[in-house]
Amino acid sequence: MAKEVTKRSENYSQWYNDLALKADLAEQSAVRGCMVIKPYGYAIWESMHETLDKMFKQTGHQNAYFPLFIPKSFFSREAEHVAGFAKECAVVTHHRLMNDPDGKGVIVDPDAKLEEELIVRPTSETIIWSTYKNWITSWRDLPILCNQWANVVRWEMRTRLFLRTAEFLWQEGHTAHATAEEAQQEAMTMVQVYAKFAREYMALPVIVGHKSPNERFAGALDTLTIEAMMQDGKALQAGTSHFLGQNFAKSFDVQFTNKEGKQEYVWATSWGVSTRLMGALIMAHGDDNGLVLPPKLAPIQVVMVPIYRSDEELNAVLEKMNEIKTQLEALGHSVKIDTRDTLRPGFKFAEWELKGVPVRLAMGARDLAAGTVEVARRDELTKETMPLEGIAQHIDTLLGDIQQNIYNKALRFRDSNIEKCDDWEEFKTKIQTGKFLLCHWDGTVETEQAIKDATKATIRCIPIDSCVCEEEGKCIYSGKPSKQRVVFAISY
RNA sequence: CGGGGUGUGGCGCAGUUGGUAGCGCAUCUGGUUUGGGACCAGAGGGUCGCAUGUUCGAGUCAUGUCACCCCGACCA
Repeated sequence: MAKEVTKRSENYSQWYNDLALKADLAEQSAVRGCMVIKPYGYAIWESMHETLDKMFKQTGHQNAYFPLFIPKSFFSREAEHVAGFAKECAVVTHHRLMNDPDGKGVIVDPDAKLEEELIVRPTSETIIWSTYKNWITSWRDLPILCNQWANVVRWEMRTRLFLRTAEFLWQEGHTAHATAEEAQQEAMTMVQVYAKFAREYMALPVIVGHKSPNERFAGALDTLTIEAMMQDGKALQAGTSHFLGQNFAKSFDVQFTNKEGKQEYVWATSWGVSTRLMGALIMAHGDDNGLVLPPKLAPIQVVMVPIYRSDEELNAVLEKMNEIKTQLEALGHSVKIDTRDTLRPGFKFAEWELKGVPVRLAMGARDLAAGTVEVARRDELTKETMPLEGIAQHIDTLLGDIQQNIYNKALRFRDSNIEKCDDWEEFKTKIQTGKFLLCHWDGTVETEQAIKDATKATIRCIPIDSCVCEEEGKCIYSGKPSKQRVVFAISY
C-alpha cells in the first residue's frame, strides 16, 4: 500500500483525490468519467442511504422504481428541462451487436436501430410524470410521495471522484400535490431533512436557502439547497429540493378533479442527494493523516489492535478484546478486531487512521498486567491509557463526543470564513481566498452573471437560516437597492 | 472543442550521443521482529500504448494514430 498522502495545505485537489483512492473508497474505472466504489466506500454510502431512507419514511414517503431509459419524446416535453440537460445525455440508438463481417470483434448491427432513441436518465422527472398521469385522476389520489434510489448518467466534460462522475448513485424524490402551498411545504420539509442529515449525521454544517434564478434546477420555480463549505473555502452544493410548480403536470397533462369537481393541474416537487455527499465528507473533515469519519456514519466505529509477542499473549489479549467487543455491540456500535498477523501494530494504526475509524483501542502485555487499554481518538489524534472497567460505557460517550467535536470544528472553520462584504474591489480579492461573502445583490440575473464572469463566484443561496441578514443595503456590483444579503462563493 | 502534458512489470518512476530494459513500493519463500507505517537473504514478474518508417540495431529518431491526465467552456 502506498503510504504518503499529499498534504492538504499543499494541493487541496490532489489531497482530496489521494485520500479517496488511498482510503480505499473508490477508484477510477476504465470507463471514461466513471468510478468504482470499493467496499469500504460503499459501506459509508450504505450508512447514508439507510439513515436517509428512514428519514424519508418518517416523513411519509415510500420507495418505488422507474425505468433507466427515457424515450426521447418524453424528455423534450418540458422546454427548460430539456435545455438544461440536453448537452450531457447518453443516448441509446441500437439494441443489438453483430460480428464484424470484415474481421475480428463486434460492431453495432445497423439493422437494429431503434425507432425512437432512448435517453439514459440524467434525472427522472419526465419518466415519472408520464407515469403519474396514469396514477392521478382525483384529489383522493393525492398526494403521491415517492422516492427512488437509482443511478443516473450525466455526460459531463470533466469529472472528479464522487463530486462529479459520469454515472452516480442518488435518491430522487418526486411528489405530487393538490395545492401549490402543500408542494412548497413539501420542498421545504425535504430540504430541512437534508440539513438535519448533514448536520447530525455527516457532522457537516450547512446553510439552507433558495437558489437564485440563474442557479435553479431546469424546470423548477424554486430550488432550495443546502450549501457546505469545504476546507479550501469553496462551496459544495450538497442537496437540493425543488418546487416545480405545474410545469411537469402541464407538460405531461397530469390533471385531477378537485373537491369542487373542477379539473386542475397537479403541483410537483423533486429533491435529491447523491454520492457527492461522500466527497463532502472527505473534504469537510479529512486531514493529513487521512479520512475523519463521523461516528454515526463510520462503517467501523471502533477498531482494536492487539499487540503481542507470542500466541499466549495474543489469546489473552483477544479474550479481553472480545469481551469489550460484545459490550460495545450491545450498545449498538460496530467493532472490528484487527487480527491480521502479517502486519505490525504501527502499520495498522496508520492504516485505520487513513480510513477514518473514529476510535482505536490497542492492548498488549503491559495493559493485561495493569488492567488497562489504550484509547485513541481519530478526530484529535490523541490517545490515553484507561482502566478496562467501564470502558464500553466510556467509549459510547466518547463516540458521541467525537461526533459533536467534528461538527463543532467544521462549524468554527466555516464561521471564521464567512464575512460581510460591501466593496466590489474588496470582493474581487477576498472571494479568491476561499471565503463565503455575504453581500447585497440587486436581484437581477444580469448582475449575478456579471459577477460570475468577473470572479467565477456565484450566489450559493439566499439563506433562510445560519446567516440570514435582512437589512437595507446596496448591491455590491450595481449599487442598486437590496433588502437582504446573499451568500457568494466559488463552488465545486 | 481550444491550450498543456503523459503513455516503460500490479502501482510510482528512471532510462545519457540509438548498442544485452533498470530502480523503489507491492508480491512470493525463509529467518529475525512486533507499544506508531520492520529488517536481512533470496525469488518471480515487462513483445517499453499502437502502427508504419529510418537503421546492422529503436524504449530512445521521424510520421501517423489511440488512450488517459491537467487547465478552460458545461455541471450535483
